[in-house]
Amino acid sequence: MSTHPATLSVNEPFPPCHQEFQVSCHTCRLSRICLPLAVNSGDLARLESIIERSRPLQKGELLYREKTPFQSIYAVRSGALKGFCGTRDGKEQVTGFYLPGEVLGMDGISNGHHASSALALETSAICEIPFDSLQRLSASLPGLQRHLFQLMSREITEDQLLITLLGKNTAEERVATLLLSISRRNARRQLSASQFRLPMSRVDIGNYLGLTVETISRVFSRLQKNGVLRVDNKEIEILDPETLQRAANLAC
Amino acid sequence: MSTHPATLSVNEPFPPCHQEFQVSCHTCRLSRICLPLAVNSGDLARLESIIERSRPLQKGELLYREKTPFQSIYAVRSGALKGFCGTRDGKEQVTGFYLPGEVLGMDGISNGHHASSALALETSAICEIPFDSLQRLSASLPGLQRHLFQLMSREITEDQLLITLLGKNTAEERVATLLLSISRRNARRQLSASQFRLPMSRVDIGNYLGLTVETISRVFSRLQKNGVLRVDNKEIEILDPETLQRAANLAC
DNA sequence: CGCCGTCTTGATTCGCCTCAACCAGTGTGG
DNA sequence: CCACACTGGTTGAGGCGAATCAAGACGGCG
Repeated sequence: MSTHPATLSVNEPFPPCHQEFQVSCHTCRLSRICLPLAVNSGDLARLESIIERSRPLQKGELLYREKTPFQSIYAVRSGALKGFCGTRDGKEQVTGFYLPGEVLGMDGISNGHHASSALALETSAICEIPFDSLQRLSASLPGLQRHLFQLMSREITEDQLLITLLGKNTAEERVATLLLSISRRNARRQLSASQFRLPMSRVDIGNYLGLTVETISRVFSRLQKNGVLRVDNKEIEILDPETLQRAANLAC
Repeated sequence: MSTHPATLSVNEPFPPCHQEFQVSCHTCRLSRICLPLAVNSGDLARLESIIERSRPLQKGELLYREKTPFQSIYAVRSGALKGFCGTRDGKEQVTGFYLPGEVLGMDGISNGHHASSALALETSAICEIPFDSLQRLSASLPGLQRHLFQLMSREITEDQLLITLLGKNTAEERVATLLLSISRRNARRQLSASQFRLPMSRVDIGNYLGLTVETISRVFSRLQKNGVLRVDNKEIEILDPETLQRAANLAC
């Protein structure tokens, strides 16, 4: 089934509502990097009252689908997802990867339906935040409103970074940049910045970076041969961060 | 100096404050596609009271510069701007073009300083909207808050479109898509969708699309030879919209 | 006029894609 | 239990599209 250590045991096809799902924002390890950042403890209860936590998504399940009505934005509690949109000619473009503590779904706000789809790359626990309620709440909580603006603005700047990456950088620079991005996001969650497991396939990486699988594979091999990385399938160890940093040559 | 017909005569190096600058949102042709969209007439006065209109920007002047403190977002009243950010190796990446009725500067919200620079491609009139005031105001005007969210969300979806374009499409597809985008945005402003003047140089187009000047030039020539376009320097006429549409093959 | 920036066009080069083969791990059914 | 298919990853050979390099055309302007 899933190759990763399942901390949440969901073996039934249609699991009953386990109480494990009912985690609170107060106790959530990710509360500092997720939504509640700018909200004080009193207000947190109000925010929490509108958040819904359903059963975890299994690997391969869709969180939402492109062109369907937009209702909520989502915060990743555990696992990993990819965002992608279909192109006219049947292919797809991966627009982002979402790790624990990150928020997705905000591209659906503008016109009432999702502009992209989101799919679980591994078993993932998700907080659903109905946007109507969030909007109403944020009108009375200036800190929350500000945080939402910041969250969306960050998404914009990150997209611009990716645009630069795709427009200007070589295959090696793109791969290096992605690895460093994941490394940094892991560090933010108190995980190892030098050793981690990629949640996504080579295909997804290539798709995200505008490259083919073969190119991704070749770059990994080259970086390994040069002693920059140790690659064992999805298991990555960054041996020489400085060289990787230089290889990334990142912009913005 | 400027190669384009200057409709606003500002010949002095430091022009005094002309009353032409004091246009109101009520009389602005662009009010439907700019900010006030979701605001009723009574509230419009409150919004307008925080908007500042300074002297027009001359071609080549910066509206704001990357890494400087973020204060305001801006709406284009006339003219055109490009947004861009510098890459580590001294080059730059154009991240967008901004035409009348469009809003820019929102990438600075997330961390208090601009993530990109903005430069006038021709003489441009700009409305400056201090973000602090806007934020306070939007807390009491739900329609305005909603509109701001939508505006930022649209920026995200448009960035994702560009990402797809850069990741998956050929030179010809990219150029065609840009032309159609400008055409559509002109139509929104009641201008001709088939005949217009590009405000930006070939260099800027190439930079934006992740291509070189030479490639842009070649694509224009090819499209002209095939009878899809008539190109006369920056003057463009779309002769065969259907073929251009097919050439664009756009995604998302 | 001659200079300069922008644009165009041609010849060559190079990075990545395409196509193809192969391998390892995993699941499946006889 | 093994044969088999299948998925995901790696590696190699060759081709193509866009970059690079180089030269020239055009237009504005001192």
